[in-house]
Amino acid sequence: VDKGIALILRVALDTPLRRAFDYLPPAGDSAAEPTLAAPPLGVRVRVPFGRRQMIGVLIGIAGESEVPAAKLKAAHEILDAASVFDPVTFELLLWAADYYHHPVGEVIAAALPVALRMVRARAAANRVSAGQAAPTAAPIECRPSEVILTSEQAQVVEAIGASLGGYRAHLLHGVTGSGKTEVYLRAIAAAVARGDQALVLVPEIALTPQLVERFRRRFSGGIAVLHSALSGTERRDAWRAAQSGLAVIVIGTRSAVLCSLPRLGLIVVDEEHDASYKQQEGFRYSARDLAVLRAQRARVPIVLGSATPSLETLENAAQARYATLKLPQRPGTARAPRLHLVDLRKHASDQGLSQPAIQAIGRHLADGGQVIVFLNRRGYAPALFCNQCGWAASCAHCDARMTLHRRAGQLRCHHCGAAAPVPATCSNCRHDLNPLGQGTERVEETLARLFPSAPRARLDRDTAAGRGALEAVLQRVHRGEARILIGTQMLTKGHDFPDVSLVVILDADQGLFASDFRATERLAQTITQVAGRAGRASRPGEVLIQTEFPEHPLLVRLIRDGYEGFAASALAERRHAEWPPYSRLAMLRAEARDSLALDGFLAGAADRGRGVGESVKILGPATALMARRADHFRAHLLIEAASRAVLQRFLARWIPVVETLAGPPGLRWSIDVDPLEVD
DNA sequence: AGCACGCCGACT
DNA sequence: GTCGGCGTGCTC
Repeated sequence: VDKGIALILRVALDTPLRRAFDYLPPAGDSAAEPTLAAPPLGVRVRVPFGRRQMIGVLIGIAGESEVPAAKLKAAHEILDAASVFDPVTFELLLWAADYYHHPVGEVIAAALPVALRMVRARAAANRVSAGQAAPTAAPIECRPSEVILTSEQAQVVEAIGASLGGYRAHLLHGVTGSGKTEVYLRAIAAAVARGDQALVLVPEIALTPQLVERFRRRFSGGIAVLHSALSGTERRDAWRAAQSGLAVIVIGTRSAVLCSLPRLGLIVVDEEHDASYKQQEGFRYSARDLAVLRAQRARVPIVLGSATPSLETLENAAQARYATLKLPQRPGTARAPRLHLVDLRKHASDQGLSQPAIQAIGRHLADGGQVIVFLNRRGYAPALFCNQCGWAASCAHCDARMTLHRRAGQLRCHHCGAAAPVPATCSNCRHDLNPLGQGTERVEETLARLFPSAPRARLDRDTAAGRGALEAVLQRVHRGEARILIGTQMLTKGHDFPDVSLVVILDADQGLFASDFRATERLAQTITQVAGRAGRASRPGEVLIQTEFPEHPLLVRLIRDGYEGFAASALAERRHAEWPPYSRLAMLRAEARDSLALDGFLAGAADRGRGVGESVKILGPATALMARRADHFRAHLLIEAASRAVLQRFLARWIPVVETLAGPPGLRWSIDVDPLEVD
């Protein structure tokens, strides 16, 4: 035995430091078998870290360390006999840390429940058994479906089923109400019948209890649900069920893509266009993109489902990287709704409701239909103005107006959460104050005045706050107790309201002229998704879209040719302007209390970036759309590259330099690879 | 991020 | 005379 060969454990720890930490093996181990004691990668390790102890994950074994020998400490204990991650997941995590340029310890921490990383946890409860390759003793039964598939659905199920056992990405482009969920259920049943596990990603579990219910009704057991509202032990148990293979179907929000699944056989990403798949802070990964990579590495098929696919996904499908499966029609007698634009310049309106909209609401109510009124702005009014001197109530901490919440008797800032009492008069000139513009609360008031006999329900973050509140509102609508449903984008997330025959979109114009290059894509998706709530059963649907710009090319194309037509135009524009998916972006965002020093830091970072010698465009420093938020000034640099490879080469050289730059006290910066919002 | 150490104001 | 404010500095 060569005493000169040391065994160094490289351990990923949950700290924002962009490196792993080297340790000597636990004292007992190395003394007995100095070189043969190498534990497998992926096991948890309890180590001393500063004055405390932490549980990290072994990500490498080295023969030597760059850290001075005097600084090296011995690990306390190896906690597992085998990796807690299946090999594909483990490699995926290391890849993601690299690709998103995020500290590997935080990436792994995002994938491992806190309960399994607690130093003081009870050993028995903390034990993780190795992932099993064999299926469980009690097989999961799939109950027969009452739904008769359309021939289109049957073809789609067939195509997905035929791809089991190897990598294949399918775009399932199905209009709202076309029965995508039934397709998922059948495809998953086929995977489960092979003894495989299936992973189902959904944007927001709290908003889709109906989907989980449907899975539980269809399968006799073996379903684990992973989402942010779980308690520590619930999360640990669900994670362990997935990791041990006990759970056969795992339904979860974005972090579920990081979950260990030893027999993964199929991935479904529902509403793949949804922005909530991208984590917007810390480890800024895209669960949708990681899911595709995971499917590739695990050699399993993936289904990306949406009525309004992202332009990135449509381009992948156009390039034949993804197979396109279409469900262009609703089953049965249900028809796609008719969309109409209402020119707000031509028609008088009452608190944001145009005369044609008011008439249509009256007509549909009289016919026994339900009505959805959509406005993506909660509260009573987005501004409180003095009509004498023009003063407006603004947030003391942000560059933003306060929103009036009349029922709560408060002014609230929707950006930092600050609240203030409603002033009785203008603080400047003592004249009266007027609420300007409409939020859902005010629209509800107006509808109560116009249609006093029609019961209403309002669905937004204010009315859906608290346990069961959302369900209560939805129940009132389903039972037909509420005839008019007023709501924000919460309405767009997959709820099925069979009796809704009319949808009114009050303000289509937010987003038509926004600076963010994705704004029109989001608007088209929102309009199409909300419109899809109308006429889902036997009632023909009607959709009214109020706008001051009825000749805007986006709206015209969307109304005339549907979402696909819009997407074709939008992709042509993206290609011309060299935006994604025809280029790749990264953003360096920073915030600090001192705006001058903030710009200095970013200018320095940009300068050093130009010295890196990659052919990327460095745009900025630019001030964020809202320059000050929660007392911090915000600005950013935008990096634009022709390809992923160029962008990655640049970032790999540039980020370490940025780390060495001194910033003002309290400076916080982060790197966002493939950002969704670039305001 | 934690959690230390380290120097200057209002209390028993 | 102490308790404690949050400004730098380190974690293998």
